[in-house]
Amino acid sequence: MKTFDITLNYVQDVCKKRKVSMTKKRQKVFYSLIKAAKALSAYELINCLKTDFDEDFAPMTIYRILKFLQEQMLVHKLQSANKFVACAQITDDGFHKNHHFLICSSCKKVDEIYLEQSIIEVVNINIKNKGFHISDPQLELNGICDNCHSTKT
Amino acid sequence: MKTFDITLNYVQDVCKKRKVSMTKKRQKVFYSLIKAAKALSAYELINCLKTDFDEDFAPMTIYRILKFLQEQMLVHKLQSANKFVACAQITDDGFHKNHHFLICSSCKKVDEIYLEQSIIEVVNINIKNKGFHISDPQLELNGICDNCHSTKT
DNA sequence: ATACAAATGTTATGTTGTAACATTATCATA
DNA sequence: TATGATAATGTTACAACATAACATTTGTAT
Repeated sequence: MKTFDITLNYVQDVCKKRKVSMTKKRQKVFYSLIKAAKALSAYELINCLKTDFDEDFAPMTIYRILKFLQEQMLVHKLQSANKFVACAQITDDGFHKNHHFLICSSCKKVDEIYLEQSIIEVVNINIKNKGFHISDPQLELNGICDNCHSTKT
Repeated sequence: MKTFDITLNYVQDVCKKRKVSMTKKRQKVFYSLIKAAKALSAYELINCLKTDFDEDFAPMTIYRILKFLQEQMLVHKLQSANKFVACAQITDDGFHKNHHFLICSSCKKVDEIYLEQSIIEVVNINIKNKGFHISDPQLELNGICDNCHSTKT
């Protein structure tokens, strides 16, 4: 557990500030998700944990820990893929908004992006006319990343 | 099978034009989905079909028929909810784009909307800068509908 | 020490979705 | 009208995703 020590230490601090406990298990789950560097299903994550720590996590445990990590904005769930990714931008206050996801349907890479509020506003204005109040504008957009696009010639 | 006769007849014609077959089973699945007037999971749809027609549909059958209906743009899948909805606006050519969904997280009602191309373009430009090419720009926006919003006081 | 809350363990089951192969219906044409 | 090709559906079995309900352990404040 070397490479991400800085991130993990930082997250420890953040959790301390928030008065929530970053337990050993939660650390491990978070670590494996960062290490994977892509979106993983709960069960894929279980396999990673087995590899990384030679430790068996029950599905229930994983889902509970993922729930905690989501609440702490350390992990996001891709609803469309039933997969989980480590948050790309962990901040002290943590509760930044407007995070959206670009998902490459070829290589499955996930990019987390932050659209400007102004863009969201434009969509919002259009939507209010329809009698809707947007609460959680997490967009998950499927496409092709430049890399896959160019290698296809 | 009375209320939606007009829609169903129209869909028959559309399918004939497209030289694809709208079989009895496909009609029934489509009918039950229209009747439900909301997004249904495949298994919820199986229950509706049992109620509406006293007929058992195997999961495999449902998924195959839903795939067909999606290809014909008669049904959309809400990726974020793993549910299916009848298309709100069936047209002759059928292949209108820019359909997006507003999903009320309280009452689960789904509104299908058509954002103007210009709005999509703004989002698209932002995304191209990130090195992504969007292929399926279906937005699924979670929020609260006016009705639920006002009854909550 | 002890009592309470938070976290995790365990078992069982519910829900969503598909692979692989078998059978039946449809329809053009020899 | 037989026949053969294609489309549609049936069937079995299972993979993958997720949670309910209850038991036990751990952490922490007093």
